[in-house]
Amino acid sequence: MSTYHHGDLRAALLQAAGEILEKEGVAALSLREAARRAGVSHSAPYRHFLDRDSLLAALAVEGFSLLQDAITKRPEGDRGVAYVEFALIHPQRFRLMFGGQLRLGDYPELHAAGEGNYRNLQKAFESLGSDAPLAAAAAWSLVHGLANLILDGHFAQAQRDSGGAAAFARLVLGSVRVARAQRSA
Amino acid sequence: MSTYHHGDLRAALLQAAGEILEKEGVAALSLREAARRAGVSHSAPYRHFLDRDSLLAALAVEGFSLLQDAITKRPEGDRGVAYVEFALIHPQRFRLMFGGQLRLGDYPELHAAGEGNYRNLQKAFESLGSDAPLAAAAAWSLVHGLANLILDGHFAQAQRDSGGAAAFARLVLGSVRVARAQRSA
DNA sequence: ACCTGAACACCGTTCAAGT
DNA sequence: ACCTGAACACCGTTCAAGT
Repeated sequence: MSTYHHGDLRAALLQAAGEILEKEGVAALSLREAARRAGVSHSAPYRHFLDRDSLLAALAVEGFSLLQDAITKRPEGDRGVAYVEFALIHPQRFRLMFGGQLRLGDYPELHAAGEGNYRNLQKAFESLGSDAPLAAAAAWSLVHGLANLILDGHFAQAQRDSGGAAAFARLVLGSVRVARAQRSA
Repeated sequence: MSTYHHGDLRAALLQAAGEILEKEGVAALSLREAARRAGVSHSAPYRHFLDRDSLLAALAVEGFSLLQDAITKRPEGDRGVAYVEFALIHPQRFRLMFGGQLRLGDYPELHAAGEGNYRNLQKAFESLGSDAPLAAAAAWSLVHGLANLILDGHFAQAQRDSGGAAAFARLVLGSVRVARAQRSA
């Protein structure tokens, strides 16, 4: 139990930061607090991250990987709800990934993670009727907007009427699928 | 040009804060900077706002009013793109309104503004084929997600191919409208 | 009633210095 | 190579005091 971090301080900081993020939100996530939890001085993190935003970017990259797993392990018909459920389970992480605090272009790894995510979603939503890239963009937009508006609380009443956020999401996405089925019938 | 703010300090602070928000983003928007621009001491704002988040909430309320105007002054068929265009013109304001930093329930005026906005959008998107509240929720989700993903830069390449963000939005929303038209035909 | 100024407890970031 | 501690320039927020 030496207080020495032989090269794993970066990982320790990421884990501490991840816990702060998920439990208390980005606002409460300071480099100094992460350092404190990792048992290290407040300036030590600068050996491993350029600045606070770089730490946040690393957490967002993790998030894209988590999202990808959550989506692809589901059968095709459930992937729309899976996207929304990911946002409901990891609201703070989801907001960090898509909240605009981090510009993709500023962080090469984040940029790559974002593009990988897009490619993955295009495949995942193929069954949603994507005869064209535009349809994939529309499908992503639909689930993404739904997730965000639910997190914001804009559908609070409708959610109660539907028996929960996930159930409401299923209804909304189901209504679109029905419309599409009617069209192709 | 007396330095005395006869009751309009609240308005002066809101205006200064609005400028900081739109030009430099939420992160740069401190109470102290707003006070500085209003020519007042750093503790004066506390006479008019409970805390920093209350100032942000007031700016978000303004935003919902701006959004409502931007939408309703357009013909029905353009309201989807109008929503996206609002986000493109006021990205920082839009993120403040929907970025989850402010919980609707914590600010009665913000809560009311959010509900008013929902009602307004339900009317605005009626022509989009809303046979049910679910369809209105889906329409809002679609334009909202599209706006957010464009702001995040996730569609950067597709936008370039389409000749700009607004043009891309038109294409995506148009593709959905086509699908709907085919169904009812 | 409204504003000021000092004060406190936090930050992010830098940098010389230690091992 | 990696970490510490002092230092600096910011914050949000509170509170006694001024007008």
